Amino acid sequence: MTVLKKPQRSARKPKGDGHTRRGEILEAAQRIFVAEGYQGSTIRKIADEVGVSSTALYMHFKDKDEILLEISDGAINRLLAINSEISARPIDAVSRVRMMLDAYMEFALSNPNAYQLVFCGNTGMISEDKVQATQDLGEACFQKFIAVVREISSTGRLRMGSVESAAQALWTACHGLVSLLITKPDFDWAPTDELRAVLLDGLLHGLVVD
Amino acid sequence: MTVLKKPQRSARKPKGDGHTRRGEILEAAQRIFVAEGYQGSTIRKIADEVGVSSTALYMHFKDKDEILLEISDGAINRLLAINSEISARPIDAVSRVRMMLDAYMEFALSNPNAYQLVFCGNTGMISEDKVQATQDLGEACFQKFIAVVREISSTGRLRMGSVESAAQALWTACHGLVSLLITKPDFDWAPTDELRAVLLDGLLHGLVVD
DNA sequence: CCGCACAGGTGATTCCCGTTTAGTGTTCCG
DNA sequence: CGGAACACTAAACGGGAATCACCTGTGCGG
Repeated sequence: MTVLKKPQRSARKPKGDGHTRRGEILEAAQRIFVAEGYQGSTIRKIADEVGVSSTALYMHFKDKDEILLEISDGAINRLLAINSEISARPIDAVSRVRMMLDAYMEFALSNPNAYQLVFCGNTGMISEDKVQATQDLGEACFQKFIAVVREISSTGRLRMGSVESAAQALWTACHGLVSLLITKPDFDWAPTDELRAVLLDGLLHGLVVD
Repeated sequence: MTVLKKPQRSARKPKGDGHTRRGEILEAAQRIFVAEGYQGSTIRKIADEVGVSSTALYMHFKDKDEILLEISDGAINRLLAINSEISARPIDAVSRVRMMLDAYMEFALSNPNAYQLVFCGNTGMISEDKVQATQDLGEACFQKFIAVVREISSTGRLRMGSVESAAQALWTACHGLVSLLITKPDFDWAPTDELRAVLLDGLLHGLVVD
């Protein structure tokens, strides 16, 4: 049986031999995106970095946003994996909630640009609908999280509010801290570790009976 | 065809029709800014709204950002006034903290675009240094707030952390809630009132002994 | 009444940006 | 060999912010 194969090869420019062009673009875009954020990642800059014309990017991606979103997808997927891992640990549900929120903040501070793209969107970056796929990933993370909060609630340890409102309060509070740490690095912040601890311990102490 | 006659006649609007040109521009810009946000408020659109060429805006403002920031200044000043008023009420310090945070969230939800410009900045909108003046106003609001937190602390009712970290935790948590409510209106949120209550009561219960 | 400085305004222009169009050369298959 | 498919390109388009070189009424000193 003669299999119809799709060669798909022949690099016009032998710049990247090991990687495929699409991969090269993603790599270059990631470098620029991490270093310069959304606005700094122009099509032309990415193309230059790859050593290719700007038009070439449209061979592999629908538009600029698709590139940055694919990068962010990768980042969020890592967060999802962490959440899944923590979720399955054989320890107290409250500890798992704390660890997931802590990992969330750690993730945000380590991937500020991807984090902003997904969680601080609508600031004129990307038209709501395009982010949907990536946002769904973020929502999957939240689902992992709320499941653990539900565990706490089912043992009657939730001091107030519904499972949803408690989980959302915890999540949004952490988001508030990291998003401001990211966007206002020059503010006169208390030590980050103390801040994270005060916020997390304070909220958990207030919401959960121990 | 028709001879290109130049109606170079001063299509200039009457000068003293109540508003000065600068004020007219701010008014038009505010309408567009509230309706369409930062990206939607283009120089050309604002100029069209006023009925003037885009160049004319540069007679009265250094650049686009100066216009939007002046609008935001007005908004933040209203918040500052509210904070000052609450700060002076002859009631329990904890109640005042709660009221200030509640007013903060109310303000954010009522002025989402100005709020984002000032508190979600750095997302590629405005170069950090230009926002400084407006941010200082925001910081003045925070000073009003932290003073009340300090009152609580001085009566020994702060359960954990320094005054700074407690105040910052409270503030950032509220910011997280409103900023996500603003930027992700389609998320499956718990009722807003319940969310605000759970977050505020939970955090205060955790941080303050009563 | 004249000349003139000038605030306030203009259309054209510059330089980016994302994206589109109309190709060009190379490879592969029938 | 012919042509389709591919990977890519240069040029251009439209729309952004900002700047430029010019106007043009207005009012004032003489």
